Amino acid sequence: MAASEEGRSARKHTAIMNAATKAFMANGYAGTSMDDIAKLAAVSKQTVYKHFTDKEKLFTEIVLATTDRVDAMVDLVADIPADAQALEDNLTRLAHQFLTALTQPEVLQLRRLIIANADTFPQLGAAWYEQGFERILATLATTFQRLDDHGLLRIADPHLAANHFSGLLLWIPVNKAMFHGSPQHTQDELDRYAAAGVQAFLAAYR
Amino acid sequence: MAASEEGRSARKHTAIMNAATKAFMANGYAGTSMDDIAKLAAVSKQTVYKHFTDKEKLFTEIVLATTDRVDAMVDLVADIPADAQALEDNLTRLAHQFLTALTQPEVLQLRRLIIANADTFPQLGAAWYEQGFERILATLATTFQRLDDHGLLRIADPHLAANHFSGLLLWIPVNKAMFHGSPQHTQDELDRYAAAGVQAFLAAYR
DNA sequence: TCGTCAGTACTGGACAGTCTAGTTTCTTCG
DNA sequence: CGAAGAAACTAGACTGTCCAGTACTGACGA
Repeated sequence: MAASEEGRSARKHTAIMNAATKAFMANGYAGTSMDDIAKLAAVSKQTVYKHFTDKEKLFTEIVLATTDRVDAMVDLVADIPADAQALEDNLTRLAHQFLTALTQPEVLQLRRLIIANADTFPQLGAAWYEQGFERILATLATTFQRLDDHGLLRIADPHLAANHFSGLLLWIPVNKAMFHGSPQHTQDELDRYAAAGVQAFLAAYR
Repeated sequence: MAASEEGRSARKHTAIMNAATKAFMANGYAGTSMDDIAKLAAVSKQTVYKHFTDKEKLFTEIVLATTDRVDAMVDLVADIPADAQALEDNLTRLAHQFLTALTQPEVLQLRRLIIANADTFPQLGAAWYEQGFERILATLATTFQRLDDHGLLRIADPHLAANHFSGLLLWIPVNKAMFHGSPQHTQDELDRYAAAGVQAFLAAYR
C-alpha cells in the first residue's frame, strides 16, 4: 500500500460518512433511506451496515463529526487584540465573520437537521449544543474578560455579555433562515446587522 | 339543534383539527399517521379525508391556525405606557412575559415542528414567520417609536431596536430549548435573563 | 329517505435490516 | 516472491412492517 493511501475499509468508511452527511442534510433523517446513502457512496448496502450498526448510529456519528468545524471559529473568537483604538473595528470584523459563518447554507441545514430530530435524539442535540455553540460562547466570554481586564470594556458577567453579543447579532438572521427554506441575506444586510449589533453592544458594555 | 351547539360536521372538523395539532406537535409530521389522528379524534379515517384532502393540507391548516394565538402577545407589546419613572419596570415585565410565552413547551414544539419541515413546506414556514413573529416585532417597533416620540428612548431605527430587544432576551434560552428535548429553565433563570436583557437594552437605547 | 358517519378491509409503495452467492482486496507465511 | 486463506466487498433478492389513500358495508341522524 502506498504511503499516501488509506486501506480500502477506511476509504469506504469516509465515503459513507460523506454521502450520509450530504443526504441527511439535504433530505432530513426520515427523508433519507439507507439505499440512498449506499448508492450515493457507491457502496453496497451491506457495507454500510458493516460500518454502522444501524441508521441511528450512522446519523449520530455524522452529526457529532461536524463539531470539529467549530475549532476555526473558536480560534477566531480568542484572537481579539486588546487595542482600544481599534476595538470597534475588531468587534465589527468578528461580528461579520460570525454572521457569515452561521448563515452558510450547510450550517443552517445542519441546525435544522438537529433541531428537527431533537425529540428523537435528545442527547445528540444537547451534545452538539455543548460541543459546538457553548464552546464558542465560553471562549468569547474569556475574551471579554480579558478586554475588561485591560479596561476596554466594563463587564460584570462575561458569559452573559457573550450571550448578549451573539443575541444582538444572530437572533434575527438565524431565525429568518430557520423558517425559510434558504438564507436570502445579501452581504449588505449582514454588514448592517454586524455594525448595528456592535454599536448596541458597545453602548451597553463600554 | 340547540343554540349552543355547532352542526355535526363542524364539530367533527374541530375535533380533527385539535387531534391533529396534538399529534403533530408530539410526534412530528412523519411520525404521525392519519390513523393516529382519526383514532385520537374519535372519528373514522374517511371523515378525516372528507374534511381535509390529504395529509399535507391538514398539516398546513393546523399550523396556520396557531397564528391566532399571537394576538394576545401583540396586545401586550402595544400596551407599554409612556411613563419615564416606570420604564424599566414596564420593559422588564414585558421581557418576562416574552420569555415565559416563548419558552412554553407547546410553543417550542410548534417552532421545532415548523423548522423541521421548512424544507418540505417552505411557504408554510415563511407564512408562520410573517404572521407570527414579524407581527409582534412590527408592533414592538411601533411602541418603541412612540416611546422615542415621548423622549423616553433614543431610537434611530425602531425595527432594528425591536430586533435587538428580542435578541438580547431570547437568543440563549430559545436556542437552548431548541436543541434540548424540553425547556429546563427555572423561573429564576428567566428573571435574570429578563432583567439583564432590559438593562443592556436601556444602556444602548436610552 | 338521503347524506354522513364508523368500522374495517384492502392496495400499492416505501423502507430498515437480513441473507446468500459470488468477487475483490489484504495479509500472512512458506 | 507468490500462493492460500481471511476479510471485506458487490448485487440484488427477500421479509416484515408501516402508512397514505381508497372502497365497501351497515348504522344512524336530519
